[in-house]
Amino acid sequence: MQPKLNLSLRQLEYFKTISDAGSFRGAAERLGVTQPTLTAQIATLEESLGVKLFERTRSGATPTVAARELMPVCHRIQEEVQSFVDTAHGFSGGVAGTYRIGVTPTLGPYLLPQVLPEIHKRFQELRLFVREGVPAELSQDLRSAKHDLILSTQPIAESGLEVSPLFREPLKLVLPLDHRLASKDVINRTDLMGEEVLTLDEHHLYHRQVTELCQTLGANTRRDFEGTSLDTLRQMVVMGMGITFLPALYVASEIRETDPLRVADVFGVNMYRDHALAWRSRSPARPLFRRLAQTIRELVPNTAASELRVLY
Amino acid sequence: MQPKLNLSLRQLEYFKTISDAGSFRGAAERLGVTQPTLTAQIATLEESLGVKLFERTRSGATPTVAARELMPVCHRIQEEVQSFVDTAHGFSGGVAGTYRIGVTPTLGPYLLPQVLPEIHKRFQELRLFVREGVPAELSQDLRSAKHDLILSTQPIAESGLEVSPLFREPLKLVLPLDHRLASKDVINRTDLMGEEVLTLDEHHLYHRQVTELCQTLGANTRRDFEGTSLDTLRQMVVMGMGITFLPALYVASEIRETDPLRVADVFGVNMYRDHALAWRSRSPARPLFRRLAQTIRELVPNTAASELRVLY
DNA sequence: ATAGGTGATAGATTTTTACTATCAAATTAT
DNA sequence: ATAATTTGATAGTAAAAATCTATCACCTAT
Repeated sequence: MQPKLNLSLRQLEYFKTISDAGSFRGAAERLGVTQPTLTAQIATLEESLGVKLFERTRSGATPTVAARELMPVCHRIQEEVQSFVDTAHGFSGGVAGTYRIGVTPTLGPYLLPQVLPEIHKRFQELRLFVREGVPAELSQDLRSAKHDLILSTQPIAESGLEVSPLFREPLKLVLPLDHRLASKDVINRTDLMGEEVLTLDEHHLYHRQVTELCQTLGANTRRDFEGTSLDTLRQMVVMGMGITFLPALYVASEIRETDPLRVADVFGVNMYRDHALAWRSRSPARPLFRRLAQTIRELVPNTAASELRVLY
Repeated sequence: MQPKLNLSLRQLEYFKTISDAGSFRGAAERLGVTQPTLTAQIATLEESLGVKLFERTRSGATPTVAARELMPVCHRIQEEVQSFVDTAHGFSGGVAGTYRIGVTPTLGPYLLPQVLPEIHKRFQELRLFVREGVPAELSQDLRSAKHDLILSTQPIAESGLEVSPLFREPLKLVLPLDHRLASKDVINRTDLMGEEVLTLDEHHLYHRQVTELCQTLGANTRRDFEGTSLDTLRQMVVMGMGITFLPALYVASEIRETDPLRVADVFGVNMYRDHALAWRSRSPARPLFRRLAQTIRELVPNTAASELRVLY
């Protein structure tokens, strides 16, 4: 089954040059081919199109009316092909293009605004199209090529992916000011036993992380009230519905000193989560993504949340 | 010396179909070629462009960022090529197109308005770009392909041209009303001996035709005053500067009954000129031009100048 | 373990493009 | 008038490119 595109770009180049030169022999010399090549190729093109393109005389070749009207189209084809080649060459540094990055809602909005300006400065041809999703979704969408890379929270199943650790982010205890522990200078893990802890709804990985932490601490997660975002959690704490844990980047970004909240560390227990950048292990943009991960690791110590620890 | 257009339209078709199908094998089936053909051709294209176009996985092939950005350009190329082919096919009836017709100033403006409406009705795809020039110029420009055909006055040198006779146009004697011959019922050739006849300037063929006629009649051509157009000649006759001969088509078209002029035939002498359509004998549009000439011959008896005689 | 599905690889075959040599025709120069 | 020159066309050969056949490598599902 042959295609209907029954002409070649080479033939179009011959067509144009003969028209410019006014003779087959003149064009042959310009193109560095022999004159019978042009005779044969133009004859083939004329046969394919069903029209004569040149009037042949002893003194050369004159374009027909048809040829004259086709010439602007020929030029446009050549321009588009050149554009195709030029666009492709713009990608040869491996940076240019719009990459689709999936981010978690508990991390992306609080990290990216702090690192994107510097990333843009270092990778000027790089464009990022940011989309949010919970970690399980992000991994799946990365595997099915809906995302080119993801910024997500560990653990990330590594099969078929390359996972580049970025940094460790502590979780902060957040209490209303009228809570019995709010005025305590130092809060120990034992102080949290029996406390009602608010968390996000079940499909968030954050829910599982807080739930496991509570089991370690002997605290209870409230199941009757669950937040839909970190902001919602914060509002619920302000309203006295319980306490919660919030990520350090969120705290640094969204909680003011004037908020009626106490933000504290808990001694005797390690509370944190680790973040990573991940992409498909066969992605041709792998080198770029590795450099991007390294850049983020370099920039993390300069963020508002000063306790972040870079992972190697 | 090889060209810089180092890709083929076939490769672009493969590129697009693999992207659409999501796999090399699926695309191969659609295109009716084998999968290794696609592997080889895409590899060649990727090498030529210097970028990876597809990420190959076990479950198929995914376009890279580069490929995604190149796809609209690819579509545009294909559209332009299709436009090239479609435009060419529009010429296969041999009629379509803009043809450059050269006409003499003493004939073209007075004949074409009368025949063009019917010509357009019969050849709807035909466009005529009309340019004026004196016969010697017209023939030269036809030979050098500046015109595609000419409407001119015989004699036309036939070498390298095909000349199709159209019709014979009488010349009319034109006198001011106060001329001694104006009230004469019948004007004989002998009546014109010694008369001062106005004509066009020398580079017009018309000048030579009138000059030869005057020699036959024993009349004199005025050399001190020469018109630049037939309209100028008419004005000069009205002003009493002499008499002149004007073509029948001009008379029918431009002279009113209210003009202070006598228009007459001269007995005893044949005064006329013959017109023809001419084109290069190797022009691919020859069949069209022959039909056009025949059409004009059919239309001529219906013009305002009723004494025109069709030539075969 | 086998079966099924993907793209890659190697060698053979087919098709297309281009070259070499020459011819035919027309024009120009002598 | 003849000879020389210049043009595109033609025929056969050579080289390059496209495509096919057969198989392999790898992974997932049964």
